[in-house]
Amino acid sequence: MNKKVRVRFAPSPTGGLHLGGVRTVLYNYLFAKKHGGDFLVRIEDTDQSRYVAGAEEYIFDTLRWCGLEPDESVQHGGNYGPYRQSERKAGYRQYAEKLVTDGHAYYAFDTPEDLEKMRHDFKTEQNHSPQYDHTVRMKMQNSLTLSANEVKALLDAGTRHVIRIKMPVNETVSFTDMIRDEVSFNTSLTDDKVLLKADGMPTYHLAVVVDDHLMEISHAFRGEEWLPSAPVHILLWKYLFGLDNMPQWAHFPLILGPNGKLSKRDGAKYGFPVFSMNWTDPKTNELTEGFKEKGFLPEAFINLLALLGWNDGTEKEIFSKEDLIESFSMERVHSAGAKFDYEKAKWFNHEWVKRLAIGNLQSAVKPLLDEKGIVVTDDALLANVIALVRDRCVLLPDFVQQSSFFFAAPDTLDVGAVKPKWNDDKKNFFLAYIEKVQPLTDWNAIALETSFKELAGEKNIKAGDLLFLFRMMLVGGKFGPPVFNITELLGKDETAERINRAIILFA
RNA sequence: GGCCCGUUCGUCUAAGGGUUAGGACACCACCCUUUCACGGUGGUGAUACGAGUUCGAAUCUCGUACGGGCUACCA
Repeated sequence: MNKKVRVRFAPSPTGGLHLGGVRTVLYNYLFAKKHGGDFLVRIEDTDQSRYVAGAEEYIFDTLRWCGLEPDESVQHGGNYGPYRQSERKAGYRQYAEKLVTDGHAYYAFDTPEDLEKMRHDFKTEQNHSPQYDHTVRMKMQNSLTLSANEVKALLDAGTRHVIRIKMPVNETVSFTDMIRDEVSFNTSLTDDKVLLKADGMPTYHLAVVVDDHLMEISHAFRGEEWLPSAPVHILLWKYLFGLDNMPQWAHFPLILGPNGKLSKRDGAKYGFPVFSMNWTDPKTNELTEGFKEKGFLPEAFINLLALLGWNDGTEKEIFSKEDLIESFSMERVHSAGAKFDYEKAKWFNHEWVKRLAIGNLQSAVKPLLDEKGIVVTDDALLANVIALVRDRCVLLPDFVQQSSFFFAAPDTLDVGAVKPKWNDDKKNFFLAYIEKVQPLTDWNAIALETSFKELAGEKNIKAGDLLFLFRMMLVGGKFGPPVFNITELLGKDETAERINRAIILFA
């Protein structure tokens, strides 16, 4: 009998979601959906001192933008709540106490100063940072070294204390990671991690295990940075709920920047976003630009993230969310870290710009035009324009440059560039062209081009020069789609108007 | 320092004992195109190093080097 697949994403609300974080959500989500399971989001806010206002909402905004809505969370409800660890505080202590009773953990009364002194006293050249482990615990103030009466007296007096796990000496803890296969550790080398803090809050170590059990998590996936503390979690599962009930683990590789671990600084330094959406740290007021605001489509964003450390074994690279759900498998996630490549990220966006339904593009582009004060009254025209220019747009803001002249005549013409090529013959050509195309009943690019070339032949003027001038009249610059396609969309009246206006300016 | 994880073109990766080591991004060239792109064709370019196992190793083993992570009453 198979346990129902339930996976969780457990962010701490301490800042914006960077690439690695979003990829972790993505893989969790894909795995859950692939196996018809539940995807839940649990907020790990047991360290209130690090809690940043707005960060929790930011996380959910990102999930919404990416289309990775959880089945259960603070915002979505569910039967396993509360989904904020700070609201579950009352429950954790009993598990820690049980560990003490069973001899797997102990009370420790050491003050921060005691700990500092310990680190100083035991520091050697061989050991830069001594840990609170089996070699030092019998020299500290705890329920292992103090008599039962002393401990009781301290507890009764309300002395501040923590509960630490008592790591066994020289045992091997191993587990099967879905990505790395068997990973093993010697228990002597991990320290006696704090499980319950002096303020009564659990640390991450206790909280993940207890919550994963209570929320019936079947698969626990997280970043590689958690690998070193995995033995603590395995042991906790063994002591508390049994190894048979433990979820399956997978540790994702890190996403790297140009020099090592990807950081906010890399983004600023190399000019690419590292956060999903704009994030303004309320403490420092520092703004970090997001992929969304930079002009990435969510479809492209999850696509590029999914392929940063995973592939389906074929040469396919463009995956919709549905494709990803179908093809995803944890076994094919890489074990090595992947360096983020912004050029490739833009390529993914371009691919999605080229293939997304016009309607979706339209709703993404319209607000950008609005922002620039470009009023679109004709949605059908916008749709045609988008279809015409999408191939030359990589990021969404490119659409503004490529399409604004369809909706408003260019306010500046590069008169300087035109002057040397301008003369009365050319002027007469364009006036004649207006006349020539006036009677056209089928106003389309091909007919317009044919007429244009016929007339140029009659007047004996090189088409090349004329084309350049025509583009300047309509667009105001040396860019945009083929000039007769522009003319077609602009329409008869607007075309004549722009030609006449330009003739005056060029004179 | 200790522990853990990792190492195929510049980058993302395929190839789970036998391939001219394949694809994509980027780059270069040509074609298409009287703008800029798209597109098409082709090209440069990689198994970190050293041993071992094997008829045969990118692939298995060991060592070395390099990279990364962890080493808090943070997650």
